Amino acid sequence: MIRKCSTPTLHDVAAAANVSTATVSRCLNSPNQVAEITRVIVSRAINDLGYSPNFGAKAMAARRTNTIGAIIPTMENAIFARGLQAFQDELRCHGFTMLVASTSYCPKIEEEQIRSLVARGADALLLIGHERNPQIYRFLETQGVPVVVTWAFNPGSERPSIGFDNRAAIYEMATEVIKLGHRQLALISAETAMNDRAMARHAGIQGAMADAGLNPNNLRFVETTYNIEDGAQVFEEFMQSPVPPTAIFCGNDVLAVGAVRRARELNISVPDEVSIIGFDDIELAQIVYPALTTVHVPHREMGRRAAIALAHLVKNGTPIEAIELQARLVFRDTLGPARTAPLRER
Amino acid sequence: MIRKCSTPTLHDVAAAANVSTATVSRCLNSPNQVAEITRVIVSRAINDLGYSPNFGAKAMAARRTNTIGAIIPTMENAIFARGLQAFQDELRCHGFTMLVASTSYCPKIEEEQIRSLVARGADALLLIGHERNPQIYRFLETQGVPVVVTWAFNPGSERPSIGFDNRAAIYEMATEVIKLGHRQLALISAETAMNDRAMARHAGIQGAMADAGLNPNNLRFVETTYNIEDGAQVFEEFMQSPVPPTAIFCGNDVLAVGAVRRARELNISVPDEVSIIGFDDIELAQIVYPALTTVHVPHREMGRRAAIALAHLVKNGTPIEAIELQARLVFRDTLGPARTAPLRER
DNA sequence: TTGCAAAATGCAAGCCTTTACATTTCTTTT
DNA sequence: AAAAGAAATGTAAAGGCTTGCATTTTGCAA
Repeated sequence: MIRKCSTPTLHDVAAAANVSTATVSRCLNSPNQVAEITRVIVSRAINDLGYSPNFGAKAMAARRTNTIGAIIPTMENAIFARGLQAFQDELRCHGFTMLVASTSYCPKIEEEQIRSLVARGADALLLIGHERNPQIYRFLETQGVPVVVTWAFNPGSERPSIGFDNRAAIYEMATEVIKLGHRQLALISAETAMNDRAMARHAGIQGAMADAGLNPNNLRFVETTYNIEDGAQVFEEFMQSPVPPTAIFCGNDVLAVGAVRRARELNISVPDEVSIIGFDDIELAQIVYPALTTVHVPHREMGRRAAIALAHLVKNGTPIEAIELQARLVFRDTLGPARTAPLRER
Repeated sequence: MIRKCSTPTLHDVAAAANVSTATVSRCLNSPNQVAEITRVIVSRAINDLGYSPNFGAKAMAARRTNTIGAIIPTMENAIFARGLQAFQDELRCHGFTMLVASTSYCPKIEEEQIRSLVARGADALLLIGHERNPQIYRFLETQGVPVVVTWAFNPGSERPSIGFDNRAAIYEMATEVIKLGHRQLALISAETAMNDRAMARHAGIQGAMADAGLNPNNLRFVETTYNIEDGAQVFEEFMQSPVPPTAIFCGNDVLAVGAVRRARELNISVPDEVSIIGFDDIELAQIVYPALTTVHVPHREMGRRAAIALAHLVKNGTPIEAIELQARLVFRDTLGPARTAPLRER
C-alpha cells in the first residue's frame, strides 16, 4: 500500500500561516476579500507545504465542480479528437475543466462512464449521438446533470443537439454518386445498434436511391468496427464478390482510408474501377492517395458551440438551444463516373 | 444556477431500504459481507432512487480513488492515442480508471494539469518525458503521488521510465541515411524547450553525423509546432533554400506526413529528389503515399507496461523498475539514396 | 433448550472544504 | 476623539461516504 503520508491540508496551511482555515480558503477562492499581507503569508505557507486543495472535499462543500465531462466512442483515431480539442479549449476560456472518457463504441462501457463522470461531479455532459438506453437518461435527470448531444442533429429529441444532419448530408452525397452513373452501391458501416449516426447514414443513402428510382434494398451493407484494417478487409470482400460495387460508401474516413489502401495493394484503380466515399473529412482524407472524397463535418465549430452552450447553461442557467451546423461535400479524387467496361478476369 | 435538486444520497438509500448507511456502503463495496436478502432490498432502493455514489465524498472517506492520471501533450493526433488506449485498457483490468489531460505542449498548462489531477485524487500519474520544472516534481513528492515517465528511457533519472532511447533510435536511423550518401541533412523538430525527446532526437542525428566524420553543425534545424500543416510549411522553406537538403528528418510522423504532402503538391519527387524520415510509426505512416520510412515506437507495449507497473505500485507498493523497450527502424518508401544530379532550375 | 462462534448490522467519528454569520480590526467622518 | 461603516478575519456547521468497533442476529453443536 502506498501511504500518502499526511498530505498537507487547509488546516495545516492555516496553522502554518497563523490564520483560520476560512481565511486560507478565501485566499484561494476570492483573494480580493483578503488583506494583501495575509495573502502573502498564506501563499508562502502554501508553497512551503506543497499544499494542494482536495478536489473531493471542495466539490462537496461548494456543491459544484466547474467540470464538464465528454464521452466519446474512441480516442484512437482523429474523428473526435479535433472537435474535442475545440471543446476543451473553449471550456477553458469559461473556467471549466474537461474530463474525457471513451467507450470503444460499447453502450455498456458508455453507461459506466456516464455514471463515473457524474459521480466525479461533472456539472454537465457532452454526448455523441442521441440513441441510448432511456434509463440512463432518466438517471441523468435524477442527478440533475444536463446534457448536450453532438455529432448529430435532431430537433425533435428531448435532448438538445448541436450538430449536423447525418442523413441529409449523406443523402446529398449519394445523389451525386448516383448522378455519376453508379448503380452498384455498397456501404461499409459502423455497427448501427445504438448508433443513430450510422443508422442515419445508412438511411440517407437508401433514401437517395429510392428518390432516384433505384431499389434501396440493393444497397450492399456490411457492419464492422472502426479501424483502418477493418475498412481494408471489408473492401476486399466487396471487390471479390461476383458483381463488385462501383461505388463504396464508408461510415467514416478511417474505414475509407483502409479501403483506399487495400485498393492500392490489390492494384485496383480508384476511382476508375471503384469509387470510394468517406465521411468526416479528418486530416487523413487529404493525406491518403488518391485524396478522399468525403463529407466535411465542422468538428471545431461543433465542439466550440457545444462548450459555449454548456458553459452558459451551468453558469447562468441559459437553456441550450439546438444548433444545426452544415456538413459539406468535399470532392477530391476517389469519386469518379461509374465504370462501364466489364470487369477484368479474376 | 443549475439546481441539482437533492440528488439522492447514501442516507436516502439507507432510509428507503430500512438499513443503516454502513450496510448500504458495504453492499456497494464488499457485497459478500452482506446478507443476500439485504443486498437485494438495497439494490432495489438504489435503482428506484437512481442513486449514484458521490465520488468526492467516497475518495475523502476511503482515502484512495483507484484513479490514475495520464498527462499527454496532445490528443489531436494519433501519436499518443494508441499508447494511451493500451494504458487505459490495461488499467481497467486492474480496477483502475484513467483520467487524461492534455497540455498542448505547454509546460505551464502541464503544471496546471498535474495539479488538477492530483487534486482530483489521482493515485499515480503517467507523464511523457523526464524534463520538467523540479518544483513540480517536489510537489508530487510532497503529495505522495508516484509517477512513471514514458516515451523516453533514462535509467539515470530519479523517476522510473518505461520507454525507449530516443537518441539511440534516431542515431541508428541517421547512420543509415548517411550511408546512403546524404550530406545535406535537415531536421524539422518540435520545440526542444522542456522536451527531452525532441532534444534527444536532435542530439542523435548530430551524434551520427559526428561519428561519420560530418560536421554536426551542418544539420539544418527548424523548430515548429506539431501539425501536418507546419510540417508542410517548413518542408517548403527548406526546399526553397539555395541548397536544399537531400534528406529531411522529422520530429514525428505528423510533421513528416505534412512534408510528404507538400512535396507532392510541389511536384518534388520523394525519395528521388529528397528523402523524408518520420518518427513514431503511427498508422498515418502507412497510409501516406509514398509510405513513410520511420522509427517504430512500441506504443501499445509501452502503455501496457506502464499501466501494469503503476497498478502494482499503487496496490502492493511494488516499486517501479525502469524498462527499456526497443524502437525499430521501418524502411518504407520515402528514403532513398542521395540525389547526385544537380538541382533543376527553380 | 442453551451456549457460543460467526455473520450481519448499526453507531459514530473522521475525511477536507466552503460559507453564512459573528466578531474583531481598521478607516473615515464629523 | 468618538462613532459609524467597511474590511478582514474567525467560528462552526454541513456536505456524503467509509470503517473500526460495538451490538444484534443467526446457525449449529451439545
